[in-house]
Amino acid sequence: MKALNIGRLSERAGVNIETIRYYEKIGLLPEPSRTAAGYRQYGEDHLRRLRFIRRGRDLGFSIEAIRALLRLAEHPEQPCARADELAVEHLAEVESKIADLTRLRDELQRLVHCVGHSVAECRIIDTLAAIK
Amino acid sequence: MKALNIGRLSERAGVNIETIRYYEKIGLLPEPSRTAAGYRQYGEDHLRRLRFIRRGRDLGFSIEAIRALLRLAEHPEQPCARADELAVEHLAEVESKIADLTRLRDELQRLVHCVGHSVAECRIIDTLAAIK
DNA sequence: ATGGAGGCTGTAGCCACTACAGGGTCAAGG
DNA sequence: CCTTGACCCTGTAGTGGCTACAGCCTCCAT
Repeated sequence: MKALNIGRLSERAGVNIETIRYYEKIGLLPEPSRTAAGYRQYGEDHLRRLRFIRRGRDLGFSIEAIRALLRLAEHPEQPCARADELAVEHLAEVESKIADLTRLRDELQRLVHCVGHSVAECRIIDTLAAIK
Repeated sequence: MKALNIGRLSERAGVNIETIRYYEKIGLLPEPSRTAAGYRQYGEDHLRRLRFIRRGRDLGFSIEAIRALLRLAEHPEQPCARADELAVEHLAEVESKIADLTRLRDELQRLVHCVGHSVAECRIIDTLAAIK
């Protein structure tokens, strides 16, 4: 079980090197030990934690939500109602974003494929200008 | 046709005062004339332009896309193919965002409503940890 | 004369990274 | 032993599109 340097960790977790250092700076990933030359040395626990973070981000959780979920994950004996709460909250946000974007898409679809030939009779410009 | 100060323009266009000054700084809204005391004085042309910008933002266009659309709107004799192109591009982005979020929503829906009682058996934490 | 609403500039903060600049370190090949 | 190139380090600044001050000045009604 040899230690991973940051490049190797980056590959194995699917997270950018710069992003790993950023997570360390904001206290999401604990500071690893260092070699004599100052290179970061990661273990399996770091890899697991970083993958947890990446999956959370893939699911669109904010950094702060992930921070809370990590705290929960560290206390397996506690009730998990809070995790459910965080997920439900996030789901609601995602659903509301979908609704917003769907309305947007409908408007854009009505707009697109302008039949005019010059800007003077362009439906898109017209809609934005809404001179009336 | 009296001049508008920034507060009045803000109300009439539905755009924040700070945002108006920001648009001026980035060159989206032209610098207005000033009173002796240095107060900004806007006219109808500013109001029209700012509303155009706001509608574009409401439709989710980026500042740069709006900059391009404004340039088009200023040249009504030119062909409007470029406006259509910008709208089609943007529509595609919106559609792809909807698709992403829909996948996300499905995943979250599967996740949510954790049946366990403690974190140790929590489906949410489990999925993120994905220890397998 | 005064008080409160509104205006001004300039800077810093938000989120979650990303992209350098300018250096140091390591391992393999010549 | 030396060089080359891949990798690592720190620190800072930039992204988009605002938003939020701090610390001033000005206008108008009472």
